[in-house]
Amino acid sequence: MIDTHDRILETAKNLYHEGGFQSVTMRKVAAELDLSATAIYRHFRNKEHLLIALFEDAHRTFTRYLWESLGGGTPLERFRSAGEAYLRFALEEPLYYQMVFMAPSSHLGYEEMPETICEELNRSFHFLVDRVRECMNEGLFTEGVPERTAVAVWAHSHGVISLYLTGQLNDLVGSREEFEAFYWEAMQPLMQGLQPHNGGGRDRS
Amino acid sequence: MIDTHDRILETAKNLYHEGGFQSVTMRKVAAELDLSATAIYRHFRNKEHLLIALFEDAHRTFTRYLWESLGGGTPLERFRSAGEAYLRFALEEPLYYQMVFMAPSSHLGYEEMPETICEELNRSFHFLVDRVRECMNEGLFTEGVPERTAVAVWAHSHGVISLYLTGQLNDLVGSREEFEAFYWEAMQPLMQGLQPHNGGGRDRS
DNA sequence: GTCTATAGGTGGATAGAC
DNA sequence: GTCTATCCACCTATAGAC
Repeated sequence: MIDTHDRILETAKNLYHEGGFQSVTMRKVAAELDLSATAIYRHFRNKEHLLIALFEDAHRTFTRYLWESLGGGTPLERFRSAGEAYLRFALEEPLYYQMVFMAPSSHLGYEEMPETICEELNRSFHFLVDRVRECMNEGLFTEGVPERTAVAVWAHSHGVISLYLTGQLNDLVGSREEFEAFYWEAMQPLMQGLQPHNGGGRDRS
Repeated sequence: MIDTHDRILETAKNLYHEGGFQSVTMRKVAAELDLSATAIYRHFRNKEHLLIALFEDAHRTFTRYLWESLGGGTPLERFRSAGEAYLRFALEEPLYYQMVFMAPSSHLGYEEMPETICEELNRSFHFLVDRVRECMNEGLFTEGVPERTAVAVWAHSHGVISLYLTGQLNDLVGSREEFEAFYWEAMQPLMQGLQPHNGGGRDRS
């Protein structure tokens, strides 16, 4: 049995899907759980605190996916593993993905999210930068500024995923399996372009 | 002097920025224009019609940007020109870009947007597919399914732009000029990967 | 084309009983 | 920890005067 605190967060997450943060109302959360509207206030001081808790859970969950991907033996394996974790997070927690990476900061409604979240995102980004730097150091990627290459890779993954999550690839990919295949297919030209092209090197990962 | 109809749309666009479609209220639009709340109803039947009109204007505007980009002499010039138009639309009409490409369909609030909008998006997509196909036919891009390559390119552009518009690249790029430079820099590895690599061909566009 | 008056709905939050 | 009762703010939309 899950405790009410977590069930409230779960319900709020699903309501977020309907229309963003503004669709999460205390009354709807309560109704969904067969509680009175005011019962929620025993678990969260107010709506802002509820949304912040939800946002924090989203980021914590993402961090967990990313860190659990560590373990590959070679830099290229670790790089690919990070991409897999990113994709898995997006597909298994699409609502959290939308909160973390697709919500315009102005849509949060409230001022600023806690500093801890910014730090967590920074650590995640530097995790990716480290994966890129490793590959550069081993000569697997063309030399360059790791941060900028990392953003390019991140943007590419994010672009494919966010078009899918907003339903704009529905004509192209029907099932989740089809989409996973397309994700890696779309990644190929970029990976080719990142590798040094010393006369036709075509070592696929 | 702009007529009230257009000023209402303009105001609604700016309110959208604050918190999505739900932040656009008839009262706030009216207040912004120093009108009574009910005056809006002389120009739009109700809120849904206002939002649809706004959405349609967003798509029309995008189409205009895209079509005005036609004119380059070579397939590669036309391809690059399309990418420039896409970027220009995103930077000059960021709120419209968010509506067209970043809003989860479920956040629209209302059932379905008019069929005309879907058709317009389809035409825009096939415009890009044609640019890709041209380049493939001339041997500038590796042979493949033009639709899938087009999506890969689209996703890449969209990824860079949407991360920027959500404020996630603020540490990397400060000014609009810096971002434009980064947009093309991030595009380079992908372009490299799209070109046939017959022993070190490095013809940049 | 714009106004005021108004009806009816939804949502955030508190107080106090159980 | 959950309830009911309650208040207040804000929203959509209509009716009818000017």
